[in-house]
Amino acid sequence: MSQSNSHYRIVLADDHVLIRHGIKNIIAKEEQLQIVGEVGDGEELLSYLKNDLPELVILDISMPKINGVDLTRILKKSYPSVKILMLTMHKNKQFFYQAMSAGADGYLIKSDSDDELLLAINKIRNGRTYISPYLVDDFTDDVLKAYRNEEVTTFTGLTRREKQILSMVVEGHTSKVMAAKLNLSPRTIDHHRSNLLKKFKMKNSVDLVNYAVRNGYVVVE
Amino acid sequence: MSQSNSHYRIVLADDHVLIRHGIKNIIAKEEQLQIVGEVGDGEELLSYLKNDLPELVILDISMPKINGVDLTRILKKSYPSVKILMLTMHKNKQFFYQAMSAGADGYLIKSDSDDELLLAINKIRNGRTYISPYLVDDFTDDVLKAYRNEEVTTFTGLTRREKQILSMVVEGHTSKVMAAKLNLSPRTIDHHRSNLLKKFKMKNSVDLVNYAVRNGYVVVE
DNA sequence: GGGCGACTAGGTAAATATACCTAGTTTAAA
DNA sequence: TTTAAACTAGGTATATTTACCTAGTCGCCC
Repeated sequence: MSQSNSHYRIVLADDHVLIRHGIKNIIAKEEQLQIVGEVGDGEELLSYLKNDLPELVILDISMPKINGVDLTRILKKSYPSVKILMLTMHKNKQFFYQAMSAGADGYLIKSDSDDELLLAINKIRNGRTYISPYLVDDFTDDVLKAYRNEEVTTFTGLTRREKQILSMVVEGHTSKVMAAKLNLSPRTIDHHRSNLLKKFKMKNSVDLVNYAVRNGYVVVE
Repeated sequence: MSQSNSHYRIVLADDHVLIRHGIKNIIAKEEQLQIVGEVGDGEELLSYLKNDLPELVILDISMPKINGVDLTRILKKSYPSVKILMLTMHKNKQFFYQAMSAGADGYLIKSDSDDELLLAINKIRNGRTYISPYLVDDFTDDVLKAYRNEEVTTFTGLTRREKQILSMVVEGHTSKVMAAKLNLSPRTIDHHRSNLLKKFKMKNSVDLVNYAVRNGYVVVE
């Protein structure tokens, strides 16, 4: 057991004050846990950490300025000792895999209960990894499939150019406009768009955009 | 002053347990306020109200099964005495106008503070209307413009068919597929799509979908 | 230095979407 | 009952997207 008797120091990062305070109240009921800081976006979090290192950061995945996944990557590089519990509204796998491969120590969905939140914190405190019950089944299924060498539907297999063009498609640009912006032939853009459709097994741009946004390939706002 | 000395009875409707409990904790600190019920979706709310009528319902605008705006409309028809405080993450005007014209008594954004939540509840309790500080400026601007007979950008001017087709466009259907589903000519579908693009001043379907989703014309999930 | 994947871009076709038209029918409101 | 708006659907033309091709260049890794 790696728990000490002192307070477990936590920083809360979420852009919605009301939600932040709500969660704070839930955690405040536990004596051993202490919210030592609250921030509303990634930049605030980074500047907070320059002065004080907590043991855990609870991170909303969709925040302004820097999104939770990128933030996790930065944090794990600069402050490897700080644990990260990702908090999100999304029940889809892609966000989950992105967060975990960025280095998150836990993944909790806002539809989970208070008890689940405290369970998550305690599991991480004990050096383990927490996965929301909403996703744990999907996760084990995927792992088993991987063992059996079956194809796992979760992949990020997009090249740099494809990601770039995907985000421009999401913004509603035509191939012509994209070609002009990137100084490429419209045919090249078409080729990449075609590959995107093929990779995601989608039939048109609207579906592609929906899929990309819902599954976290592109972060909007 | 219409406040009585008894408790002000509130029901909380939000599909995220964690957020619900967080808000419950904030409200619990106020002696005169009492959370008498908690529900996770519109159907649960409707069945709750069959047995017990609170004075206020705090309603998340994006909920499964029935969205907050439609729910407001239903509630205001069946239980006109019940006040409604709409709670949302969205800072854009369109959701706001939709909620208010559906009959909401208040509109609070999750980025607002705890104090703001209590202010909202008290204002509604006193028979007044509450608008989040994030939107109150936009709102007064629009009202002033309307007084000056200037064009207000906010309009819902979509016909029933247009709304229907818009939501199918959002789902990524082609005109042909929509025509088959609705037993109409593809040309008719094209005509409606054209009108949608014109009304929203958009140039293609992806932009249309983005605009419609972001501004609340279509509720996804 | 051979191989591989990514990036580039062209050919050719077909499918879809968009832009303006006109015009008949239905529906609801004045 | 007249009027207006919504719904329907056709004509015609253009723009854009998507589906398969081939193929050259570049950089990286073994």
